[in-house]
Amino acid sequence: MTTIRLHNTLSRQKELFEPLDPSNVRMYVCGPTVYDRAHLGNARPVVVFDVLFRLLRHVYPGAVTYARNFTDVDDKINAKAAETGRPIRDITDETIGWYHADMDALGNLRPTFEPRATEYIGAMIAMIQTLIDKGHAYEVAGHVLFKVRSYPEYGRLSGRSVDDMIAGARVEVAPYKDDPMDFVLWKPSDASLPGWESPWGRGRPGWHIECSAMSFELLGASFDIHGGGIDLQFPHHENEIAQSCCALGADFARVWMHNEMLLVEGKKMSKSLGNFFTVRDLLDQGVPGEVIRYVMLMTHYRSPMDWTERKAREAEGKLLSYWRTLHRYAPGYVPDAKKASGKLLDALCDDLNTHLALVALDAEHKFAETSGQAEQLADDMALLGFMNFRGPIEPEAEWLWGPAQHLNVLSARLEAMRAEALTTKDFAPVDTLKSALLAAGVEVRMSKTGVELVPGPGFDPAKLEGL
RNA sequence: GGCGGGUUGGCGGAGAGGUUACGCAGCGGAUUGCAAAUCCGUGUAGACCGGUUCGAUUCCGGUACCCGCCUCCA
Repeated sequence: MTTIRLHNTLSRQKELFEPLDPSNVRMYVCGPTVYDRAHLGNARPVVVFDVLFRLLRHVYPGAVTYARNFTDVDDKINAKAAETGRPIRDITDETIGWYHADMDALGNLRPTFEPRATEYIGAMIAMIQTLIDKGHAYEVAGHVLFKVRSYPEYGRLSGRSVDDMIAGARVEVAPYKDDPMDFVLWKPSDASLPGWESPWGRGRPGWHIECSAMSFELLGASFDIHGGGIDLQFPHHENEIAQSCCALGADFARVWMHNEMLLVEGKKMSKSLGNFFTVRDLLDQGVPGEVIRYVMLMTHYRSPMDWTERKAREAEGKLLSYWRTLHRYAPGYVPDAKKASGKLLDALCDDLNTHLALVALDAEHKFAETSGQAEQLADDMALLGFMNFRGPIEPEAEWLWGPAQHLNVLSARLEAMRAEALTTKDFAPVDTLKSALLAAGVEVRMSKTGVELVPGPGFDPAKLEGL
């Protein structure tokens, strides 16, 4: 049995992963608030936990449940609705559609469950009522607040004490709070805002209770892994723990995993710095989803990841050389993630060391080039989620992007010209055509056995016109 | 101010108390009409100052710098 080791934020160390129930391994990851396109930083946890999902499915076949929510009730959504005059449901439906399209484009599997918060309001109200009944929450001025002092373990995940937090607090405290640390479980909605009837009047849930309620409904009071960005560690995850543990009296999540943040050219992505962009922006610029995925995996998930143009180019070069190898040496092969190499699995099982996983890919690539056997490379790429980007593996001669079909014609012509030049010793016409092809971003390879033309990075079909 | 993380060769980025990381770029070679692709070989590290140790880039302490969270911008 393969053993997985994962870094647990709770213990701050790598632990042997032992599922509560090996026949149903359960993972919850905090999903997006759906009011706008996902930016690149939003994609990092999706890719990270997609790799974990794939690894878990490999080790526990058919026994993994993965839930990732959509927060579709939120003041940012309300603000957008007020701004545009559009119904909230239109906005959230559209944004969810975008999210699916963008995350699919990065090769991510859909989770088992993708609950929408608005479909679990009843569960949230029930949980809040339980917290009140147990003395962990109180109602005041139409709000229900969680009483942080009633949960002595509060701060365990983020490693802070309640007193430290109060001392360092810079936020104005709402006057109705008993204690500055208390946070909202339920808040009142006026007629202009979305709201649901509750024992405390018409209102809407606080953000944190959503994940507690949905994870309980879908995965139970205790489950194996809870993931999300490290920015959620406090207060979101701390509050989830307080709510779930106090309401349910159970362990809640056993392993907490947090991915580090994303930088762009060394700086935090922000609108004010002008380096803010969405996944869709990159895709529209022609950066392939697989390249984005590869760049995400180049850095370990617990280190900050820097998105740079240079890395994207390096990733594209790598992937192109892998694809070329697959098409040359494994045409017709149907990749099977279940046959991933031990080296790849060892890397992933060691707290998702995706960088060493890519090193394993390199080793398989080199093996394929020297042995002519590329099946293992295909299988390894499949486990990492790279094999659904370009369809089946065709013989290399047929492996061309749609707009590049007539490279076949050019390739035949170049070969004929070269054959003639080899006898006449006049290479000028050959070089002219070759230069034009290179200028269009086509890789030109001539060997004694023939001529091959392959679209390279920066391939521009328009420049082939007239050749 | 409080809490946490980081600093590795031109660039990216790992592991390991002592033995080659690896990749990209560079350089040399094979190959090539010239190239490309591929293969082979190769140089360059461990922020700074101390400590532990036979031996530290790897453990401990301090300094500097960077970053994140504490503010429902992930």
